[in-house]
Amino acid sequence: MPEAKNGSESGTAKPRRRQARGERRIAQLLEAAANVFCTTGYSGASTNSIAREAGVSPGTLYQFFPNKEAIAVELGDHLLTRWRATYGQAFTPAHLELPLDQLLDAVLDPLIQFNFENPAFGVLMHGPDIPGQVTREHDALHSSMLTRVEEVLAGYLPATPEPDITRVAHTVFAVFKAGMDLILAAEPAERDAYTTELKAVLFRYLDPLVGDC
Amino acid sequence: MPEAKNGSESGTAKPRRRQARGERRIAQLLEAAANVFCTTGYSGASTNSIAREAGVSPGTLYQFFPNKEAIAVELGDHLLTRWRATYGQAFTPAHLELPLDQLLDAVLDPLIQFNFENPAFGVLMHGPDIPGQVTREHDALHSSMLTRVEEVLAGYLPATPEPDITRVAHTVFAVFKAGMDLILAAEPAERDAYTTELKAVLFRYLDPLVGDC
Amino acid sequence: MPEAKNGSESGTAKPRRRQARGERRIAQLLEAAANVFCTTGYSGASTNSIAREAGVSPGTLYQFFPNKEAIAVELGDHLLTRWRATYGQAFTPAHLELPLDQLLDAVLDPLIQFNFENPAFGVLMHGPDIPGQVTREHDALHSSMLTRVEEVLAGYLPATPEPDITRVAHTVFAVFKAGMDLILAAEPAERDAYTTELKAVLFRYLDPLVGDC
Amino acid sequence: MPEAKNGSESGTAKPRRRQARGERRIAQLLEAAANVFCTTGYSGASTNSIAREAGVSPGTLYQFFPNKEAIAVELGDHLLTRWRATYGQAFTPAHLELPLDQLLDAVLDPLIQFNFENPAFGVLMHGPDIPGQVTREHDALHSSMLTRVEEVLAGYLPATPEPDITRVAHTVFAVFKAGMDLILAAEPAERDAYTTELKAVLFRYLDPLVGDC
DNA sequence: GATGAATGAGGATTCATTCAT
DNA sequence: TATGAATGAATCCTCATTCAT
Repeated sequence: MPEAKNGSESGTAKPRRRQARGERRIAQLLEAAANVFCTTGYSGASTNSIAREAGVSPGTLYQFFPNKEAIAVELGDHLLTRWRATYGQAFTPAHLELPLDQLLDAVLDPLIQFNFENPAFGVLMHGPDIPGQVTREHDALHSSMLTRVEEVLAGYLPATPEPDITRVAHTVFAVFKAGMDLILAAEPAERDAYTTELKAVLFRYLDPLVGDC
Repeated sequence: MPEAKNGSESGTAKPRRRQARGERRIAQLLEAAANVFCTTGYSGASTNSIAREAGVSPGTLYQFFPNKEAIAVELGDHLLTRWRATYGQAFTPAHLELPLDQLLDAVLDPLIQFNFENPAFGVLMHGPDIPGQVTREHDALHSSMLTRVEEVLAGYLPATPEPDITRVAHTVFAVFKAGMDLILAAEPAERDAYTTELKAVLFRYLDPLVGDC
Repeated sequence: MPEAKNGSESGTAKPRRRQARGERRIAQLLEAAANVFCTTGYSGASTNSIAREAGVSPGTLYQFFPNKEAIAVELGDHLLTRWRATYGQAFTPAHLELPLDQLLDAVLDPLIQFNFENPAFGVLMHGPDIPGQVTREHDALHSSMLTRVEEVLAGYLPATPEPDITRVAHTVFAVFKAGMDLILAAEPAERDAYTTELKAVLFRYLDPLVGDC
Repeated sequence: MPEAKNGSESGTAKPRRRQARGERRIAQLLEAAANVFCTTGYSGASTNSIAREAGVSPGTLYQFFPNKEAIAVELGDHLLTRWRATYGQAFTPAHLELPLDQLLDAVLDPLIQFNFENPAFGVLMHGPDIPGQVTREHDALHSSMLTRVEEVLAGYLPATPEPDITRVAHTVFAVFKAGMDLILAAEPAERDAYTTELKAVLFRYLDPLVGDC
């Protein structure tokens, strides 16, 4: 009985009975997808090219993902999980006690770092090509991150009413993505300067709101 | 630039006429392209669909544009020209005397207005899907606007050294595009609020730089 | 203006402006489809194979037909039209005065003949593989023919109430299709015998109903 | 035939057990196949979907059947066996003494009943999609049934010469399949009426042949 | 025996582009 | 010039079948 076998080798509650090989393939495919997404963008990425990049046949890809969108969704989940595992817990309630500039350092530095290590994160975090049309593959990452921003802001700006928090969060996140793109696109020598610039934008935007308390 | 090319090879009336028809066709095609780009995005737009939207055959489209990219480039030119014709001259050296908040109003209000009237502007103004890979179709608009931002900033912040101006211009423009997307995506009731937010971000970012003078 | 051009070269009221070449291609493709359907059945027929049989590229096929089903539907229409044009008018109200055996000869002989000349007719006339699931491609032909059978029967059996006519028509048509298959599948030497047999089945089935008058 | 092969190579208890498990698997797979064939038709059925329906892996399916066709063949055998076991022996030489209408009732009622209980029977009994091309998977059932019809007819119409018997048998069987489809496709309220109709067709067709004696 | 992974050719369909009329 | 026809490689995805564990 496969369940028993699976139950003995893993503590996760997932009902899928997958062999170790399969898990490896999935990781391999997601990595390939990340590469291809970064190289050609989501819409430019073909399932065949992802399979080729992973060194498997198209059929194999479809054994693990029902379609192209699912790959992006899963990759998004994966990156989000990795993000939380890697830098996520670095942010603690204690940070809310920090002055704004230090808070921004504490939040942004790991995030920028993570974006450098996982460029696909940026690709998936971006909204859809066509504004207004929410594609599921990007939305998960996007809204997860956005929610996080809202939570932090709500903690940091307790005096601000909810609707404003939402708007500020959207704005902050949009600015972050824009700045992040700039940093990624900048020549290495300029990166730190753009990082500083991004922090400046956000600091000056948020500082007056903090002062309201 | 087709105008220059054509202008140099014919000054007589008959070719002029033919050109007139051609210009109409081109305008028709560009309008169709603008619609399709807005609806489906650049990569989602097929040349056939643009031709269909314009009510002409694919062959006709290719009589005026060598390929899909050229349509985007030309549309970018077109929008830029229209932008300059419509609101461009509204900005005069006199504006540089205004306080920052009024300068931002003077610059941003028409630009936001124009983006609402020409949603394709936003589509083309955005950088390419794939960061780092500069596609010609978007670049023209992008770099034109960017240069303009640099000029204004250079005029407004005379004390700031050139490399910093460039960086600030990139930042300002990136933030503008991000904010513009937010405004366009927002529900009508929220648009003004997001507009205010965008102005706040830019004002607070730039204000200290002005104060340096 | 293409409409004028078209209007001068054809009297049909079809709004499609199609070049003569296109019409030829369509005929060619339909003929190819007929061949392939006969050879491999509807579900076994691939659009690529139809295009190949027609000697054109897959893209060409899709210029004229939006999908595989449309080919079958159009072929059905085509065959139905040809059937009516060829033998259809052979049946006149006068036939209703004939004794049953002669009526059957008058109706069946041309139909059998036509099925021999157009084997795809039989393929499309058959119901779908999966009983209960009506596929549009077969249904047009099927229901057209069925309606025709009903009309003839209603004229010939005026005493029979409507619901019975419907049931008898279904039965007659089903028997005809079954018998037709037998005739087509039979070795040449046996064909006439099976034709006789089919007529016998139908004659003996219907004769008592006629006698009721 | 797997039973023979297995039976000859092992008579001990342990292999017997293994075989018993195999038989269960086979039954399970055949039942799944029957379901899938009824739902999607033979050509629409994928081996993977059959395996899924049976709750086993594709590999397991191929441990018992060399290919898709073999599943249909085996299912045909199975159904034939079940048919004989269930209703088959209900027909005895004594029936040949009955008048035709009673004979038809005696033969058709169980057969129709069985088709209702085993819709896959009808799917497999039908000839191939492509007339003229005999596919092995359907042929077994088809020819078995046909032979049975021939035997009964030969017994019932002793005066009729062999070749005629064959032809009549083909005709009777074809008409039966057509009528059966009608019955299965009919709305429940109409089923009995179509059953009556089918019997009428066959009775009137055969009655004169009986009278010849 | 059972599983799930792997295959790769083939399916329908699209699309940027070129060609003949 | 304008049209619609033509292309063929590429797209996403499926499937019968085989393989490794």
